[in-house]
Amino acid sequence: MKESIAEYGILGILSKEPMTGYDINKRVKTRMDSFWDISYGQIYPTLRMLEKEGHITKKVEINENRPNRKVYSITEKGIKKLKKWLLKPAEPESVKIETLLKVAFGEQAPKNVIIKHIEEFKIRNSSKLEKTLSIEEEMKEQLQKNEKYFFPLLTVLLGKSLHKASIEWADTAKELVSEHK
Amino acid sequence: MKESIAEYGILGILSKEPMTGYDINKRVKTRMDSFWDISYGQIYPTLRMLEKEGHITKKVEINENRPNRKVYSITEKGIKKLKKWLLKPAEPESVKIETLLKVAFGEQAPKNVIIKHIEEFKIRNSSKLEKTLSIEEEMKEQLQKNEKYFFPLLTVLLGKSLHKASIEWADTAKELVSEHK
DNA sequence: AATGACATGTAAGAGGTTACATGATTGT
DNA sequence: ACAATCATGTAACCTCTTACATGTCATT
Repeated sequence: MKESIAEYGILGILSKEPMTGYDINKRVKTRMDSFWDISYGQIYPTLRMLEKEGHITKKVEINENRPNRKVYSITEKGIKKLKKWLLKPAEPESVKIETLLKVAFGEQAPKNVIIKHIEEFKIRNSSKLEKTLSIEEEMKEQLQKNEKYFFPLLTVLLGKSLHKASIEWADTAKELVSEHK
Repeated sequence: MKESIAEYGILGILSKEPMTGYDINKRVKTRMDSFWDISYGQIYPTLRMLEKEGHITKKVEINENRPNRKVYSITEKGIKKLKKWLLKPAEPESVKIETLLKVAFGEQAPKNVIIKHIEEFKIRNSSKLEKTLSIEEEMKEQLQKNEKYFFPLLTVLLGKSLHKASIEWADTAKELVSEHK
């Protein structure tokens, strides 16, 4: 492991507030769900490495009979690393939509199968949109008291638009396929 | 290597017409650019494997002084494999937008750096949109003569909407950041 | 009594990228 | 003269996912 997006994502999250690995996972799955993902298989090893390098520190809350809670905080050195990364141009977007691959080869399948794929795509996007909307509301409220929600809120706006666009496409596409032939 | 999306993407492309590995790469980079990507490092090994398994066959055009052109065609067995895959539910979408990760931590960077990221994001999406629009036109023309463009055209429609939504977001986000503080 | 949230972690392997090697032909 | 396109391919590497292991506490 050398330099992955995971490293900076975690560093950035910890720059907002100290957290456990478990919390980081939840945070990504809720607030960042539209544009990034991560798994424990990356989180725990990355935390260990960041700590070893002095970019974060941990405080252990001892628990009996269950895993100790390890709360990580970013250090000055970590902040520097994060800032340096922020100055570098972003990697190009990477998008993988298997649904579209199946739709592209749609003439090889019965119409109703393709429609099913489109419907499932719509369902996934609708549920993401719902979650995004509730996070947006929550953030807007928080923003009144705390400025730190300004940038995260911006990211939520794009997620919202992308999910909406996907849902609209699904409706049109479904109709077009139904009428086809 | 066992079962990757690459395998089925290649199989699907070859189900439309016989092609070389080089052509497959171009096809993906143009018509499928909004929702999938692939590299030669995947294409050539996958072609070899698909051939070994009898899902595709090749015809070699012998060239002197440069690599022989290997034109691959799908077999009956390959069509069967493709059709079986089409019946299975699609994997959930995977999206990675590093720009948004940087924006999310925007308070750690000067405003103009974040604006720069947003502008570059817009440029990438604008150039993708342009390409998508010209492919759309081309496909619409072809569709008059050949039905096989129907499904690919559907996929282009989503790409178009997603790029447009991204561009619009960039404009709004840029303004909001400019006004911020 | 069952489910879900809390909380840590690892090993193996799938999936994908990058850099390298090679070089003729075609277009500007 | 230079750049882009045509055309193949591999080895090393990196990133990330999945399945497994473990068990408590709070809620319904």
